[in-house]
Amino acid sequence: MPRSAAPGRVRMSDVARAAGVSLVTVSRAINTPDKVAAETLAVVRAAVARLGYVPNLTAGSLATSRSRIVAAIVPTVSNQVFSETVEALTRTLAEGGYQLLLGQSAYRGADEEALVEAFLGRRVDGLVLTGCGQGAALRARLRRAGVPVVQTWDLRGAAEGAPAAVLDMAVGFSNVAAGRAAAAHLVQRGHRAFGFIGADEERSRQRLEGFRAGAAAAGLPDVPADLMRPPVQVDQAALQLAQLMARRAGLDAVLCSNDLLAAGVLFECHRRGIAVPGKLAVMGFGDLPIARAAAPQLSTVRVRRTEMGERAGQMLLARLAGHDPGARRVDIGFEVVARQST
Amino acid sequence: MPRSAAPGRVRMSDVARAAGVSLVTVSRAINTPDKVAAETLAVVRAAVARLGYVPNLTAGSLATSRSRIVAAIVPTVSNQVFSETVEALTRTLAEGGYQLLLGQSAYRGADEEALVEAFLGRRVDGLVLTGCGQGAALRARLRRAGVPVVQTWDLRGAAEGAPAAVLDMAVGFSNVAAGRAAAAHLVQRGHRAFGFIGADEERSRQRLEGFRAGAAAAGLPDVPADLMRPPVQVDQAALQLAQLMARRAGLDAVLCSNDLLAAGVLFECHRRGIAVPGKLAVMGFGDLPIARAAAPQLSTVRVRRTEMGERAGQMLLARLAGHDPGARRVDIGFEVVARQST
DNA sequence: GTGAAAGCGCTAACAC
DNA sequence: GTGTTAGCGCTTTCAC
Repeated sequence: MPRSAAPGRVRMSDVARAAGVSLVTVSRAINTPDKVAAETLAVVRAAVARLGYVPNLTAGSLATSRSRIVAAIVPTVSNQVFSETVEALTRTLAEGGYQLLLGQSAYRGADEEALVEAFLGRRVDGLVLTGCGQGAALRARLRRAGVPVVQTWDLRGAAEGAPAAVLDMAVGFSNVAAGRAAAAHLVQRGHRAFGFIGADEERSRQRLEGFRAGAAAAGLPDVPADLMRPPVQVDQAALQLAQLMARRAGLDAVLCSNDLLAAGVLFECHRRGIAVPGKLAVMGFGDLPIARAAAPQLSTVRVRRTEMGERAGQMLLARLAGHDPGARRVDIGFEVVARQST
Repeated sequence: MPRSAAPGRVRMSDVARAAGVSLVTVSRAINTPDKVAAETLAVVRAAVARLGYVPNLTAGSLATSRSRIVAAIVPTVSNQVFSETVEALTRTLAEGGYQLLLGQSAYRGADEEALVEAFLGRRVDGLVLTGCGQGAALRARLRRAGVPVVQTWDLRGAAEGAPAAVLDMAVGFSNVAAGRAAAAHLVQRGHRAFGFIGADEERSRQRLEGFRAGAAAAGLPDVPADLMRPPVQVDQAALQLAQLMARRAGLDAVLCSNDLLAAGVLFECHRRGIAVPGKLAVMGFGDLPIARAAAPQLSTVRVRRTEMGERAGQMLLARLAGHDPGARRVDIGFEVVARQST
């Protein structure tokens, strides 16, 4: 004999008894009210209100095998870059009646796999992944689970040349192309001696790769960079700048892999009396609000973080509703924003 | 006859059959391995691995009426101030085997109530609330549900004078006292004409209240402030500063209700050639990494956001494990950090 | 140490 | 429109 129910918890059968109808009728009154007579509906609703009944969604999930929960895994939500995407995703899903289970990988593949496993155990209806999906085992696992998956913030692996690599759906942009565009912008503004400040993390590395390619294309081969171990904090910017200047005499432009870091570099320049952009150009990445608030205003690469979260949510909602989500691979692009700091 | 199980989904009974044991034994092998013979355990584990079995936690939750899910509601996760608390909370809960369901109230009480209702329907094992819990209906609802609740970021309602107001547990600090301390710091540094920049939101208002009280105590009665409608972005700082300076001739100190805003003010001062702190003192709130990266380094009020998330998580975990969570009301305090900007 | 039986609270089929 | 029946996949007594 199982343990007794939680004290005071009212069940659907209690409502049924109170309303003088059967349990199914209550279920229908709640889920498909138009299939219930208006009068019955009123009686049931009154009983629900009177007893303070709250449907047990866990039981519903078990019966329907749909949890109405989507899980998202990001490296860390304390990085504004991801938190805005999560914000938009959570909001979009909530509007569609879904809730978000949050997981943080701390940039570690193993943590991510463990989280995926735990989320699959919860029978989440969908998954949003940022910063992984590269491990073959994980990919196979996800495919086997048959759960809709959206990858964000990265289109690598979803490149035209490698269609097999797109797990299921993806919304993002090419970090490599963005890095290259940043280099082109700096070249066009007349800078010649580049440096890069960023974290030692996949997307940052890709930006550096593109940045170097862009520099090389302009005949500027060496671009020093000391990637920092994530998570990176703004206050590491000063040190990084110093190292870069030591390594590269005549450094005249720095690309930071996010705007906050760039703001830190800007402050450091004020402190050391380095004219920006006169003596050193500083370019950010992301176009966070701080970019236009900075002095001088930061040139940067705009990434539509919020749109990324919304699109990811919409693709998932469409798929879960049985609709066609449209394209499975959405390149939301990026945009070089030329302001004062370059 | 109900629908067939999801294709390919392997159930516990499948594992049992494959291992040649009963279903209960598999359950025990997974949940209480020490109650199973070593040999049996090995056989079961092999079967689990071979079939790629993942326990269905939804079914487990229904049977045990414990979901191992905790829900958190914050105004928005895209505010770094909250995202760090959420980061720590998620991490702490994950270490204890719990997962976090995230909700965003967008600073709206109605949204918050709706979320609470939805989360209670999911039979979450605990709730972490930030920025509400003030509505009587909501409080009654939560009390009736009998779910452990931790309020964060605010100890109001948990004040010594009003013990009834502390819903269940709380970890935070007094925003009023913090505002007063900021005023005291500015007074002590010799500033006399204060202004305040912040959002029109409960905690910000409390800081302003304390700030004004502190100013008044020093004989500085008027402290202009134009609270902005949340969510507030850094790039609104410049405009706010201009308005403040227009309203208050001789303004010589500004308290911003977060560091990012203060960084925006700092940049604006650079832009307009206002010497900081010579001409204008700028004080932040929070002690985000940007505070020490800024030039001049920002004086601020340090709030241990990460610790707040960890403590909230620990209190919940302790309670859920049936242990004594210790104090139900934890004041983690704050600390005025005097740096260069004041 | 292992198994059989009885639910957890709900929804999906199928009658009536 | 409404009710009856049979599960969803697991955990928990209680025997053996």
